[in-house]
Amino acid sequence: MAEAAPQTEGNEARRRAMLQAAAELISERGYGDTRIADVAKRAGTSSGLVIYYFGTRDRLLVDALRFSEESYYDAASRLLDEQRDFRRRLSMLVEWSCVPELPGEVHGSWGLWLDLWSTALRHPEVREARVELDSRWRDLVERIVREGQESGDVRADVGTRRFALSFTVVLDGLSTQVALDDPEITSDLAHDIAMEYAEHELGLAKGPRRLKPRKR
Amino acid sequence: MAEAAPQTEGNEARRRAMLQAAAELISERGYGDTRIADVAKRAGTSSGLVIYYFGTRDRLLVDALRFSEESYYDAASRLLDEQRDFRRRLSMLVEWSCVPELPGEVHGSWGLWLDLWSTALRHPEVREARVELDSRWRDLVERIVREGQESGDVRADVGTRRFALSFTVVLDGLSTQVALDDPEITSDLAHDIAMEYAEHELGLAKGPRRLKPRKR
DNA sequence: AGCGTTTGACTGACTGTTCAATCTAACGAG
DNA sequence: CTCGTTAGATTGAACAGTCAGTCAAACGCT
Repeated sequence: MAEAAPQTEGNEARRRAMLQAAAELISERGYGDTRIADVAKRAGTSSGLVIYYFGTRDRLLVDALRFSEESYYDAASRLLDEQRDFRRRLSMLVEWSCVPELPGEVHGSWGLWLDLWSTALRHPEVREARVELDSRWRDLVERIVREGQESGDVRADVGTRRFALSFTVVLDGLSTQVALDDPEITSDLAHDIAMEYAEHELGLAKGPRRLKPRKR
Repeated sequence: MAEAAPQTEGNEARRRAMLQAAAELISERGYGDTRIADVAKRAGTSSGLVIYYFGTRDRLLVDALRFSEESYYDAASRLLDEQRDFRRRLSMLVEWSCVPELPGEVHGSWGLWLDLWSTALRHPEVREARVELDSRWRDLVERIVREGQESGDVRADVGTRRFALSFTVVLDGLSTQVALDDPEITSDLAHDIAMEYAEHELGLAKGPRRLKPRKR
């Protein structure tokens, strides 16, 4: 079997190109319908080389899922740091869940989540990666809330972890519906539901539903 | 191509057997990894006949998903009718979402939902079926709430549709985590989150978290 | 030369679908 | 009642396409 291999620096770029290509293809066609040859073509190499790098199709795809989600959190984390206003921060979290496309992130990471979930159901490797990724996502939310408490925006008696858990769950549910383009759960409604939930749970003063005017 | 075919009554039994087998296999192995030959073997027929009945693998699997979800709602609807107490009814809804296995339902319909979602992302047929199924599920929840208003358990000013939408979204998110066996979102926690949400939104008197003692 | 990297042709296994042949049961004419 | 006819149901094998993974040869650094 082809042993996973290279460590030089030029190779790292090629590796990333393959992961990027794989992530894109998974989100376009789904995990099961992503072929090695397609990944190779989009990354501008040969399928033999893809196997040379990753050893097996499953490992390639699993790594691609991880790569994509990681770049998502990195981008999210960076953008949050640029904004100190608590309400605005909260709105950002909601926005990302209910309207796709985060700058710097892999294109169309929406389908990726749903695919990640159904794949995790059967692949232990993916299951563990998902748990880890989700925990990191919750940490991020928790951190924001805790900083909200420090700045006095959030009631001090809120259990931050518990809130992070339930809030991310709500966001999961909403984003699923939005991703599946459900006719009843529009992007706007999803935003409202999430913000109302947070306002109630955190004891926030009720504010405008959206900071920027609705796109129409 | 093989045109979908038979109309006699004895055939209906065989048809159901194939759908049942397919649904089981999808939930075990996933949509993409379910082979016609396997479905045929489990249903006790030949793969040729499966194609004879459904014309194509995709149609078979799509029909199987629909079949499974329909039997789920039928069972749910029946069980709800046997129970008139509002709080108990609510608890049943939550229980079904956070702990699998509904009597009379296809085994392990959990994986099916996640697979349904990721498949719906790419297959228009499945997407429409999902929308329809979800709408039916929300109708069920809405009906329960409206009856709760009539019996005086639920505040009269609650928007029933809006609640049905947001509540089912919460249940979706919770059931996803439970299905994926997330270490932080235990079945008990999921139950608490859902009930608290409902209590607040519906203006219910706070009650015991669970009616039956926790399984340990 | 020597090494890691890269290629792309190739293989071997798998699987959806087709198809000709067989079986079953209902039916109607004699 | 019986037997040939027929239409639908069922089978099993063959077909044709697809793809993950292998391999021997070529490449291009150092």
